[in-house]
Amino acid sequence: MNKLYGTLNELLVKLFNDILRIEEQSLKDDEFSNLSITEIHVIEAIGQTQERNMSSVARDLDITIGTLTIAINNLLRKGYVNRTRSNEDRRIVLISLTEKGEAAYKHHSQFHNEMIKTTISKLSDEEMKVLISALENINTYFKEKYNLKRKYK
Amino acid sequence: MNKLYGTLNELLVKLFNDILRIEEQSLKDDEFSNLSITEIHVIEAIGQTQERNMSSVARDLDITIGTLTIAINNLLRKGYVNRTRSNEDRRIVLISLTEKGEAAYKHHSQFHNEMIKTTISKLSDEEMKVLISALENINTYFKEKYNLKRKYK
DNA sequence: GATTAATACTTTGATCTTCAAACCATTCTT
DNA sequence: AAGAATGGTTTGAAGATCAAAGTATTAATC
Repeated sequence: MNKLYGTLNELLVKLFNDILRIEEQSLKDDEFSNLSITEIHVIEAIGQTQERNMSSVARDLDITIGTLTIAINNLLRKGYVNRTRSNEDRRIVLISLTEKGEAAYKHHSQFHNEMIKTTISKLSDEEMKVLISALENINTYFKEKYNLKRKYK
Repeated sequence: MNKLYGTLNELLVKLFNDILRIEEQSLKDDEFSNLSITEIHVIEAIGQTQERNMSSVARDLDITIGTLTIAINNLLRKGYVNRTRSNEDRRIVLISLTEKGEAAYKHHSQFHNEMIKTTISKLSDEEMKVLISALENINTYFKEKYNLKRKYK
């Protein structure tokens, strides 16, 4: 039990410390090398579905609207997003992904998918349930302890 | 299987996106509120054991020595680290934690420990082994795919 | 032993991300 | 119609980071 405990701690620490760096590196390889990890997260938050306004995306990312404005300025310049004003309410700014933006979105999903596939490829259904429940425990713990605003809807 | 797959993906994404923010928040509560998450990681990398030189710490953190110099300047000013030159080789700069630095180190470990404890409190030994093996899969995947320099010795 | 090369850091100048606060435009309230 | 509220943008400042230039010390070479 004690041994397992230490192993688990070490694994999680490694994972947490590597993940951002890895995500970034996974972008650098190819045609999206001009995207920072921040920008990819903005693209991820905008999502593929429909136009979204600045406030809701900023809330999801847990950044201020001002910060998002700057990020969107850059993504616009690089051709990854569209920005228009709503006709119903001229105050509202609507943003959405261009084709290029969607391609980047898909590329990033691919990264996640491969990671998951690797993780679970050797697990039985039963084992997967264990894994899920353990991860749910962590998430619940965080949520309760730090009262996090949840991202991803 | 497909359902589980999606759940797992979502859990991991949540986790990865929250963890840094949470670590930071866990510092803000108390006497270490003047430490940024970056600075805590530097403290973590220096470690409790013995004096370390700049290069090795920078390598562990995967940042340049120049960046580390700046971080150490600040930590010095705030009283968390000591900095001296080696007597054997005057080029080498040795850094170590002050008492205050050690206290911060311990506080951060505490955060990790609580997290782990929560995660595994409801798991049997058998289930823990599943969790560990799944996490090892992810780590191995990263290591192979992105050829990561490993931190934490 | 003097010169050159290598090593270990620090400094500098630039870029990126972020925030808070001030600002602008539009819509809502009264 | 005036004032308040809402949704964004801009501005100024701070922190993290890097690459490249600079400094000091040690090692290698001639």
